[in-house]
Amino acid sequence: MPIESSHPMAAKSRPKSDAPGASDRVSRIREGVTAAILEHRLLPGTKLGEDEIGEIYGSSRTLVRTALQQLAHEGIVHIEKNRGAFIARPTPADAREVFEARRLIEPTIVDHAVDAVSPAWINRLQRHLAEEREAESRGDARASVRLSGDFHRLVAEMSGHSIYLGFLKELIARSSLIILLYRRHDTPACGTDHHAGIVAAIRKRDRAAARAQMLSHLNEIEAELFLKDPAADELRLADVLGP
Amino acid sequence: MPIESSHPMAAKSRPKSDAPGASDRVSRIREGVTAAILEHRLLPGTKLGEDEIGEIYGSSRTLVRTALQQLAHEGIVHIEKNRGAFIARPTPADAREVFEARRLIEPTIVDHAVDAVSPAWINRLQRHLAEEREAESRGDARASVRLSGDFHRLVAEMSGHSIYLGFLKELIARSSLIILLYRRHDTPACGTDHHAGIVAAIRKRDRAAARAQMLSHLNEIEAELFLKDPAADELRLADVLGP
DNA sequence: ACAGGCAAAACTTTATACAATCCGCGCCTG
DNA sequence: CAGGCGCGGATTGTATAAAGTTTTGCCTGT
Repeated sequence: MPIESSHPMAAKSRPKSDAPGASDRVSRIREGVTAAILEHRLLPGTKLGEDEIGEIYGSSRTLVRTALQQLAHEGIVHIEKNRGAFIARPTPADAREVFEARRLIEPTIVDHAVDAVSPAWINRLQRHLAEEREAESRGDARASVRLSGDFHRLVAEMSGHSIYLGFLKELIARSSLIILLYRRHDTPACGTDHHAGIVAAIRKRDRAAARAQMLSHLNEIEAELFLKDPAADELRLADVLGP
Repeated sequence: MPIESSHPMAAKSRPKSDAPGASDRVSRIREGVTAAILEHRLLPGTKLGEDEIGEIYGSSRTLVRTALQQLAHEGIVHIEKNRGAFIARPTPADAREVFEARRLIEPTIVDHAVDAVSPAWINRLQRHLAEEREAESRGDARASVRLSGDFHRLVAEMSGHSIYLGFLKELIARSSLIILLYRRHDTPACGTDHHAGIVAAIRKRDRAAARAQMLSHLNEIEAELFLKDPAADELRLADVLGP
């Protein structure tokens, strides 16, 4: 949706209207909720009452509803008819699909990123790596998780491919939920080092290396997951509370 | 009347996100407009007034608005603040991105389709081919265009990969607009034969052939396009009306 | 005491009313 | 006569109210 392709017909005094960072109120709500999900502050299954959110952001339910519907379209919020909106709860099957899609798209994205390499972009990427390391050393888990996703988004922006960027934003948000649900507890902090390696490959304009490192990075993230049986979701309550 | 036929396999425990066949009224509006776009009955740039559509479907502006926002998220409708909703007008750059994305995703989709091959699916695909041929021989251009897109959607459904399906639905709708805008006038009817070849390869479980045929099919479609320079859009008026 | 059903409350869904914004047209001015 | 200014009509953005549905708590009957 966030295609900001300039429409030739009315190219007048309006630079861009619905950019992702548009300061209208529905965007503020959407980005607020998205950030909370990306930082693992909202757990899957959490009810998102319209009144509740409207109170927080000082807006009427109309705007909240619009934002929730957009998030539902992105797959990170689940709307049940006459029941309300909830943070989505991806199944293991969903998780496999998401990571397969990422393995398909992201190597292509880094390919384009290599084409677009420039001192300014390298600078931007390295500043981001520094931010990641800083959050890591500070022990700020929330910032770490968010920045880790932001890295991938940044590479997608660098590629200049707005469709891939839109797709990837969706996949990243869902990945965040998946990791929260299915991550093994014993795993170490996930690969800032990988990110640095990818940046190095991009800077050297080494397509093959960049693709390979991105791919192995994604594989490693997925390997840290424990995707239990889909049916377990329904049974879990009986399983946990049973004898 | 839109397709909405029964999916051979999954119809049981999948009340997932936004079911395309949901019979609520906003879906009816969304699918009505989408169908009109896919059949080239609505031209890019057409204004979609809220009252106007509400009148047609007998619904209040609230529901129309919801539908339009969903379509905007899919990239086939463009909403300008305080101005209204219009059918999107993809730029040549957008067109290139769309087809690049399709070249990336669709070969993978046919790969999955080969895995899911079954008599029921082969039957479904061949019935579709028959429908396409029938529309073609009947000279029904609108049905031809719609069915051509439906073929790709059908293969994506067959793959069982819901994320790819969602992405592809977006790409197909945008492709329809792109073809409408940039197709060369001298081109013949686009490849029912290609579709038949793809189905044959799927039936034979020949992954390599299926991928290759899908790829060349997409290349051929894009080759039939004339993607003029973005800047030319502004100049064209002076060019056409000049000496 | 427990099961079943009834009723009220809370919530979402839909519709309508109000406010803000923009475009076009006419008028006025230089 | 050209160009700018302002008002009116129309359309969208936002809020609020009415309607429908699901949940839940209570109450009664056995």
